[in-house]
Amino acid sequence: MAHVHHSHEGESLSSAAKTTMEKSGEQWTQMRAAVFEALASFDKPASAYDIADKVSKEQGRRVAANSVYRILDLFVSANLARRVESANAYVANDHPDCLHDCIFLICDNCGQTTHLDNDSLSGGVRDAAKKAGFAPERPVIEVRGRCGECN
Amino acid sequence: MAHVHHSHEGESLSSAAKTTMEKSGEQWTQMRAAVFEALASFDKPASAYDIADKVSKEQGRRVAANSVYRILDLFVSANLARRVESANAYVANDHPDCLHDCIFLICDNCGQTTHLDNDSLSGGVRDAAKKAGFAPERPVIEVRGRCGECN
DNA sequence: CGCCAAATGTTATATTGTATCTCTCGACGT
DNA sequence: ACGTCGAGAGATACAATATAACATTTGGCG
Repeated sequence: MAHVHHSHEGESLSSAAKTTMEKSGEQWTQMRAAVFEALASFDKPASAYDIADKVSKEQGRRVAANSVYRILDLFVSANLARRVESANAYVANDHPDCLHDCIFLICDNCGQTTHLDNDSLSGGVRDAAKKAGFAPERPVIEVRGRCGECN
Repeated sequence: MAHVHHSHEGESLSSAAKTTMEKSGEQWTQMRAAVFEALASFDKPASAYDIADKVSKEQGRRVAANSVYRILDLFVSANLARRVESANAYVANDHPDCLHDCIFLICDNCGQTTHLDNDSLSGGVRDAAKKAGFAPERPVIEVRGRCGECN
């Protein structure tokens, strides 16, 4: 059912990200680190432009969205980040080493987004697609609604 | 499991749409009919701009996207159309009278999109959200992948 | 050093989505 | 007939999201 993740004791999200990238033969540049830090610093899904603004401020120079998109795409394909389709935004992935079809719960009031992994649900979605003669690559399972705080 | 819809024998999609709108106290104007026809004429999800272009051509005059958006929003709230979040596009809903959380299978190669209803799956997604203390309003369940024709 | 490829910068443009104000038209009361 | 009111639609501007094309920088490596 629900998957239990071990925590990265003491190891920062960012250094785990670095490790993951390097294991897959990609460089961990200043820019990539800055984008990752910015992404991870948001407490809700961030758009590429949010991230570009944040990195721009931190570095005191203009960083174009374009560059951020490139890096976000890279992160998504390395499983360091996920795209929240219904919000046109991205979140950092705590567990780049665990592959899951994940489920996002996005509060329509405050924007807070929580992340579930439930392989039996996502497996059910994949199976339903297969039964319809469709080859599933990437399930998108998100729920819009109200979080606990916003009722 | 899978829900079986009765067909609207002979009754066109558009006249069913008209009926639905009128039952909910909304007008069925020329413009709304034109937008619905255009939407229904696409064999894959259509963006608001696709529809604006199509209606513009049909009517030999410029129809602005914002008018189309207004009408699409109305259609979505009346369940005459659905938004495909991962494609920023819309599809007509064959069965405005049946409420379902629906599942879209979107081919990344050809764009063809098929529509499943599976209340046990969507119910499972809603339940998982509730267990996490979240009040689900609108599940978004879509699967990107390859359709039967594209393998 | 000189070369090459990857990464990033720069600029422009495409696509998607909203906001605001105006105009038209029909329903309704006088 | 006249005025008025509101829903629908038009027009325009703009904001937000995303991609394309080309130039420049950087770092590894012979």
